[in-house]
Amino acid sequence: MATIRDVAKEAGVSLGTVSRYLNGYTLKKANMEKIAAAIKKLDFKQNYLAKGLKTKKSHAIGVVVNALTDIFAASIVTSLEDLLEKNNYELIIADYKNNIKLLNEKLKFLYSRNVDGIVLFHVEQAVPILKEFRKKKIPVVAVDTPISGFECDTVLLDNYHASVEAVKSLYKIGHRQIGIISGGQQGYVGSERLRGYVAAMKKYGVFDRELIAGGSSFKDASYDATLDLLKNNHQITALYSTNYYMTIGAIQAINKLNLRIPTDISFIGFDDYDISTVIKPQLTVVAQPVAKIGREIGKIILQKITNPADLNYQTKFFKAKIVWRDSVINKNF
Amino acid sequence: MATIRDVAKEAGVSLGTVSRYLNGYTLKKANMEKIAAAIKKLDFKQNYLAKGLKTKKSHAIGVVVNALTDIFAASIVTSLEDLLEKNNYELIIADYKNNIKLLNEKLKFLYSRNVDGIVLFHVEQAVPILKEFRKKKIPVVAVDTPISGFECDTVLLDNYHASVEAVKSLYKIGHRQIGIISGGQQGYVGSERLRGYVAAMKKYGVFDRELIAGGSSFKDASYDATLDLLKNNHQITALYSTNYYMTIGAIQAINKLNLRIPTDISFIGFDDYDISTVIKPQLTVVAQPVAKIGREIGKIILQKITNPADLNYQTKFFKAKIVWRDSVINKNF
DNA sequence: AAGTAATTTGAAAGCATATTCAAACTTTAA
DNA sequence: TTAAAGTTTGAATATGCTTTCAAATTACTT
Repeated sequence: MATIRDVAKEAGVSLGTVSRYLNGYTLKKANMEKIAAAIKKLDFKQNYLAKGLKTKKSHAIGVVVNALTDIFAASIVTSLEDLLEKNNYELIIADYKNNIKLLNEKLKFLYSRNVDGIVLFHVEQAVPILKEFRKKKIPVVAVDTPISGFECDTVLLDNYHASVEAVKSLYKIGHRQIGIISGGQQGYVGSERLRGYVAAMKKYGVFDRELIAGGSSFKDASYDATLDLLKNNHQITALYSTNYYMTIGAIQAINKLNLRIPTDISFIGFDDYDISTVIKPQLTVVAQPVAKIGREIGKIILQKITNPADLNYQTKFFKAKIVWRDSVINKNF
Repeated sequence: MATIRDVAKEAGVSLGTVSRYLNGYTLKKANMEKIAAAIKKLDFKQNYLAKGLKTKKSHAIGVVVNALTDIFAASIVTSLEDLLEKNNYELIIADYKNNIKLLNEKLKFLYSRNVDGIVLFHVEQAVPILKEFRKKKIPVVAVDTPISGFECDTVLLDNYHASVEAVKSLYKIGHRQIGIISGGQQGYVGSERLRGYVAAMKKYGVFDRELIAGGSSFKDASYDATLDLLKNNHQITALYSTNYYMTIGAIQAINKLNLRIPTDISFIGFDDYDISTVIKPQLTVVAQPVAKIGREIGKIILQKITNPADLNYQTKFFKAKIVWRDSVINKNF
């Protein structure tokens, strides 16, 4: 393997000049060309281990997800990886399996591996190790959920208005008894989506506490909640379920009850992945701009890495969009 | 940050002794204890950058997937990550987006980052950079598909027998006209699954070329193929689709044709993820033991890293299992 | 053409670790 | 008690890169 020493010799310049070339300092055109040629000829690759040892930077970004199999996280990381790798950052994946204790361990691991930045999916509460990252000025970006007890850049969906839009759309086409399968109050995402729903329902004067079900954002809880809700509220004409996995549970319950969508009940789901087009009828859903979100995360973290003194933490919101398919009926006709 | 120098001083031993301690050499019990205490007291963490510079090992494993959002890859990587991290290896993710050209680039990137091993999902053909990995004795494990033109450890599903079992089960309960939505002959997985189907159908004397459809393993192709097949072969009583995304397409087509499962047609899918329990009726599928597969990959790569001289490449097969639900009808009753 | 500004040089130090070696020290076995 | 075997020591060298510095060279201005 060629080193910068070899490159310097080949190009006929000094070692320091090559280093400055590699790190983007200005130098004479002639020298730049000679160095570029030498690098090509020798097939020189920077040794990131050596560089990192010196600079204390690893050129690696830790990405910590609640679950690798979570399609939401996976689809965001897909576009994030793209951008980061183009900027010569590698992406180290850690999966904390929705377990807060494991989260701290995984972060410690990443800390010991000198990551230059952290992307944290879906974390409600600060964990101790985050302070160490802050001390070392390693940027942290929170995704999907703001971290309570830790200030950092944050990328969120505008969950409140996503729900408002969903309710508004249903109301406009004649629905009044709109049920919600909610993730509950304890989580940020769940409570925001619920808040938007409540606000919109109240605004239209159709709010009724009995129409709210759920309490956890997983499939099984959603199944139970949907079963309960629909058994006891035969007047419900439309159901709004508030994330992908809850949609799965809700649909299972609707199937169990032998209700037909949209004849017996209209349905609007959240997140647009596999199931929305495979069940019959295809599902109308509230969709998140995951590719955009991934790119934004990348931009932020890159910007903060190059400018670690910037203590100005921002929260960026993205708008959801409704994708219309066949699970919602227009009651005005 | 404490260095091994600090640890040595604190423990009252020489620097070399600490290094030997950290690398698992034998030393006096008394010294081990003193060093352990010092490490704890100073909260010492090895610097992997420095260690890597010296040893030319990064303690990182590159994982190259066709798509991060591919639930099959994601669920395997979930258990792989667990095992590797416990052994102090980090996992660098690269997503080649089903693009062979990009694959070579991503591998080059990982090569330049000194990964100690590579896990390659779903690659049919060798790419040039693999030779460099071989030269440096960096182990490569192929998953899901053997790499033609490159010898390495390989972890596969026994696709042939998975199909044989599927057909056998259907035959036993009275099905004779069993259609298949196949990924086609060009890919390994697809052709193996097809081969098993053909062998079994012939064995039972019910083979008919007309019952075979498909040619690519993606959703849309499967949709088209299923539509064609079912339009022209009304006698088909059961359909076997041969991966998760093809199952999605096939179900969409069945819905489009307004056929009911299992009354009009029985259905057996492949891979057991979200959709199998969300559509009505729930799907009977051929399921892969993904957690086991992930662990096996980890074991192999760890073993090969510790013993790079071992040129004995093995192929390990896993058995699929049928998960019975409600999409298949017993015609004997 | 002279003066100023910009770039390059060569050498050296440093980053945290691993490994080597002969010499010194301990432990074990006879 | 002694010899043999096993550990540890301290110092040195190496890994590939960045950064520093005064001195030297080269490039622009007027």
